Amino acid sequence: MAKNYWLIKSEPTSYSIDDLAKDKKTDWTGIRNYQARNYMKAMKAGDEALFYHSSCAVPAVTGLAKIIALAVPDPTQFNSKDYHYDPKATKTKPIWCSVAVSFAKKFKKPLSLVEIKAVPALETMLLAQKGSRLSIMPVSKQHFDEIVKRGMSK
DNA sequence: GCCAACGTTGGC
DNA sequence: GCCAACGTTGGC
Repeated sequence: MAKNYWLIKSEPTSYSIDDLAKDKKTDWTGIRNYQARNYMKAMKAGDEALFYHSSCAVPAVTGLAKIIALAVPDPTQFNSKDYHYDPKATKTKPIWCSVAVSFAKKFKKPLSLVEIKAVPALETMLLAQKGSRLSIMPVSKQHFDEIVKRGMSK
């Protein structure tokens, strides 16, 4: 199967690209949106993802991550103390899942949403659409390559 | 802090 | 199954 490309959003105040660079890898937990979950289930080890900072001064793609493990039940759904606790989820019937991702690259220059929207080749990206709120979304190889090229050049 | 664009919930 | 009310996301 061919490699797939994704975009994963995170608020830098809770988990930034620098946190991932320091940790080397992390479990992507706390996703509570069915569409995002379904995309996560479609992820395969080896897939690559754009790491996007949202809800901050300059929303931007700031680096790259790699999917290193398939979706497993998200442990935070069972923990009543956790912010992401879901009382409807049970161990035998989990609702939410998480994947493990590893740090790949930090961009030399973050590519901001404003810049992305200004590039004709990128304007069809889901991210650039009005009202696009998905925290995990698929990205075409063409768009992925274009963003990496821009992010890794000065 | 505002608000558009969704998604979710629950009454009927 | 409809839809109004409410909650959340996230850019600005």
